[in-house]
Amino acid sequence: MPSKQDQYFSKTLEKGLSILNLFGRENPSRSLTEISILTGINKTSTYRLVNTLVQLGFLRKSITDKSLRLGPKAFSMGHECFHGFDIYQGIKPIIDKTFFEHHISIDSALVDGHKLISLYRREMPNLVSFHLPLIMDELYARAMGKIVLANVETDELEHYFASLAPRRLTPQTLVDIEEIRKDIRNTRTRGYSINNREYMTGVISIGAPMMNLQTKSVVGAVSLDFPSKEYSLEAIEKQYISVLLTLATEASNLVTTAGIRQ
Amino acid sequence: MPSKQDQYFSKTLEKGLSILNLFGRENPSRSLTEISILTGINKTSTYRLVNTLVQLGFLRKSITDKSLRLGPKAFSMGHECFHGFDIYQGIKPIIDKTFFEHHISIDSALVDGHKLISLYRREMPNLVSFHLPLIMDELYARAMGKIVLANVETDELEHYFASLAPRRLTPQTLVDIEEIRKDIRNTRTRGYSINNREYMTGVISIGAPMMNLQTKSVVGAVSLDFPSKEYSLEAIEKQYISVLLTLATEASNLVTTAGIRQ
DNA sequence: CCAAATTGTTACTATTATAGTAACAATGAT
DNA sequence: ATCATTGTTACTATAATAGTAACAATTTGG
Repeated sequence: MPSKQDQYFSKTLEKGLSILNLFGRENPSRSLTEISILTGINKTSTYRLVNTLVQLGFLRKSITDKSLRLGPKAFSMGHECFHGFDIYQGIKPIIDKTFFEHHISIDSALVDGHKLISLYRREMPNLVSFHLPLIMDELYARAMGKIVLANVETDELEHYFASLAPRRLTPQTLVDIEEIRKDIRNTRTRGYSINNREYMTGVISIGAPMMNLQTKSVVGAVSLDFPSKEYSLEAIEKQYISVLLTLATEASNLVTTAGIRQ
Repeated sequence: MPSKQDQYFSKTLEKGLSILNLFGRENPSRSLTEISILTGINKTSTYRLVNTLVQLGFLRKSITDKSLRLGPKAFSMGHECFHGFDIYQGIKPIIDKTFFEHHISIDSALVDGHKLISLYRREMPNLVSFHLPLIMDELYARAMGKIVLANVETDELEHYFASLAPRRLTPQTLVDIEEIRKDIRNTRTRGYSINNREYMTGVISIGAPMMNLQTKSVVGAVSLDFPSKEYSLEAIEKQYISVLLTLATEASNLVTTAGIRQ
């Protein structure tokens, strides 16, 4: 947790970016007061920052109702930030290779606080194509989330459980905190995680961590996803654990070299 | 050109974003002094802003050589800014429809200064699949670029020519400034642009503008791309101009409603 | 259609954050 | 080992921002 109070931290920039961060696929349009309330920035400052973003082309303002939307600059910067992210570029060939070799659906994500940011994904046509959100909250219900939780520090994990309110996403989802704790413990000793239709009906996944091997910390995860109609968990564990672990090792090397830290 | 000197403009935010903008696919890594020089911000301020971006996760700093790269936060914000851009979401169905109706390759882009930002693209398998850059410089050699140039203000066009150094991309590329000027004039009277294998060997394109019909300004362009082996320019002009112009009209309506301005 | 409520914009300072200089530390090159 | 370069910290004048409050423009509800 970095101290953000020092002299060499720009609060203005932080506020400006927090405003830009309010926009996305789910929230394409917002009003000034809405932004002011959500960010906790007073109205005049919000006005100044929004005005700046509008002038720079990151936002645009409707002439009729003054509502704000993303501008062309945000679009191009967004594209650059996405495709210029070296981990994304690095994981692509690794996942593609495994995908073409084994013909299985593969997913990858990076840790960001108590969330996972979806990195790169390849899907087989046999899998129910589920439109995954970019940022995933339900760590407890997903293979990638579980293996991350199994590898974080104890107090970090407690901190996670403290604010956890599990939702039942499928009949198999674990919603009892004690059950989740037990599953995380098992996951830790097992070395890989199992999601047996707990996130989506009909999908079984196994996950392994992307570790920074220098700092010995989890920075993300990879998972293999299977349709439960075609694969049993036993068959998956028999056949694909080595594939998963090899993939995780390659991914770990990548993030270690790149110096991604929690 | 908005006055950026007023009280309701945050210079700090502008600087911070200009730093983030220095990173992308072409420039994944930069040093502090490099950033300071490129942005024209003095070293201490650069340090403060970079430090802020690092603490927020938009950049990350190599422990060994202190070089800076995009961080996970930039990646996720990038994704949101890209997919949350309503013009992108809006142009998709328009282009898809034309694509499925006529079975031709279609491209679209937005103007950003003297560059085009690639918006959305559909490609037929018969076209040499060329990996287009997101941001296109060579306006003079592409159908979308030409039609944009043909529609900008005179002094804006002069400003463009002033800093133009055309590169010969194919044997057909126009590299003589006077020839390019003439072509732009012809394009203006014609109403659509023609790129006859000037950007890529074997590809003929025609382009039409995306106009903000309220402000009467170009905000982007659409193009249809054909393999020259299968289509002659004459055949294209006979058969596809109406398709192109219909598409351009729909796209213009979209950006006008959305209020995209130059 | 008007009054009330909400939302956006501007004016005006006190305060504080930032710019800039300069010195210093750390790293890399010769 | 010395010099050059790059990154970091200290310090303060100045300029930029936060915040209050008033006002204007919309929107909403009766």
